[in-house]
Amino acid sequence: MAKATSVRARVRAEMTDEIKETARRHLAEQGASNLSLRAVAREVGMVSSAVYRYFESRDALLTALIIDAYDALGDAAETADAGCNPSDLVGRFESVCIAVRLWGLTHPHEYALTYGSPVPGYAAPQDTVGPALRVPLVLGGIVMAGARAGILRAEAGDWLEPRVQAEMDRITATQFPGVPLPVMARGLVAWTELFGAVSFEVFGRLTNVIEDREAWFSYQVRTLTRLIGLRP
Amino acid sequence: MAKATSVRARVRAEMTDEIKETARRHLAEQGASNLSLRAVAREVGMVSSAVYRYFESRDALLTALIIDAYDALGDAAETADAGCNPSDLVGRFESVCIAVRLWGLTHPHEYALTYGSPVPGYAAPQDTVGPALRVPLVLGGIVMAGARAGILRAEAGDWLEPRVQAEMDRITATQFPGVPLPVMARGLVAWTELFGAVSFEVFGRLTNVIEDREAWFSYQVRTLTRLIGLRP
DNA sequence: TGTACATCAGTGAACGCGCGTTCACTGATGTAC
DNA sequence: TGTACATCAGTGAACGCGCGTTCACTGATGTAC
Repeated sequence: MAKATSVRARVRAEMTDEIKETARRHLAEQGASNLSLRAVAREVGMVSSAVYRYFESRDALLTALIIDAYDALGDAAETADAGCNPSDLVGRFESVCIAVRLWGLTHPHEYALTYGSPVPGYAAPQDTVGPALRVPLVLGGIVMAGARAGILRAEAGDWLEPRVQAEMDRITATQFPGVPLPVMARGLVAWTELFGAVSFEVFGRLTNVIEDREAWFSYQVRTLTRLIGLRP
Repeated sequence: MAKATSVRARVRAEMTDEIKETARRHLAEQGASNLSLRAVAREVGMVSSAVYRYFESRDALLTALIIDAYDALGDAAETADAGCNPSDLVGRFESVCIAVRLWGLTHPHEYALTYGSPVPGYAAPQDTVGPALRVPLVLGGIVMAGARAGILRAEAGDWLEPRVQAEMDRITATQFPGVPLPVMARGLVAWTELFGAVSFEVFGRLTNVIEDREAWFSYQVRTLTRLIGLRP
């Protein structure tokens, strides 16, 4: 019976979630490369071998956590973007930046999983590619809207080296059609700075440097909106 | 006899170096949190307990590696800076950026130790603070020189929120006297972008995004020199 | 509706492994007189 | 210069621990007729 099957399926999904949630908590204490399947099993209240009914191996569990992290961050960014007036480009850009930072600060270990140093001996499978693209796509969407509205355009002093121009050409053609190449380049620099800033803060690089992190972050975001050309 | 003592001391120093070098190699394969004292000892050809004659604990060895990494990166930056005509500020800034990137690419795991996600369960002791400051001091030195030469100054549209202004005031007062506050702020953004860019490249974030990394990096550096105000 | 069978979650023991750290020790190298 | 003593590097065994993964198994839940 379909209903009966789905009961079992639902229990299974719940159990899978519980394992992942416990693993996420362990991540915070042990770090990714020390994530222990046995310890997770112990806390969930199973014998270690039972976890293999849900995840093929320790690496499979880690992969699931990484994908979830990308998706959670992607959700945060998309939600922030969607909550704005679509034509308020500065507001959208700022909201997304703030959402990324907030998510990073509240989920530092999951953030490390996605934007930190790679887990040694672990090769990210293809499944992570899509989720990893969500934040860049949100940011790129804003830039694309700006280009369409005629706000973001190439400017007088703009010049791109041919090799860089070729790169931007490829990127805009496949992902962000209609964005002028110099605008695309500036957008990518902003993307780099944004994650540089969040990483600095989440990973503790600002200790003894900046005290008022929030004010400093919003200064940076303002600088980025200017750099891109969203603000005079 | 002084000479005799120094023979023992020299052997000791060599042995210490050999342990560190082996540990560095292991870092590349296992990552920091899986660095194994026993494995290092095995490869050096000692029994594991012998390592304790050289390092008090596994964490002490890790700390030594972190300090060495900061110092190596600091050396690279300082050497690059010193090789330039002191009045060629753009040249100095570019050289330092290139040196940082090159060191990161050739020492990815040591770079991760310093600018990657923190090693879980490991608290960096005070000894790392000084070495960690070397690169920022080099970059700040260039900005300071630009300010002294009157090239880098506050501009018409510059405005800093009071809280950010207070932060910049504290930083310039203690480390970079004479640098106008908006210039300091732009310098810190450039610092953030620089390490964001190097981290993206070293940690594999540019896979499927940018192919010609070198050209892209030099575009970014050019953008940063403009952002700071070193270039029209 | 009842029954025989298949699927599936979870058990518990085991394999074979590696880890950091402590400790009493040996034997070589350096030091003081 | 020679000798007694102190320092030091390195040994080897042990403690107590944790790990990922496999495997034959039990018993409950779902499926097909």
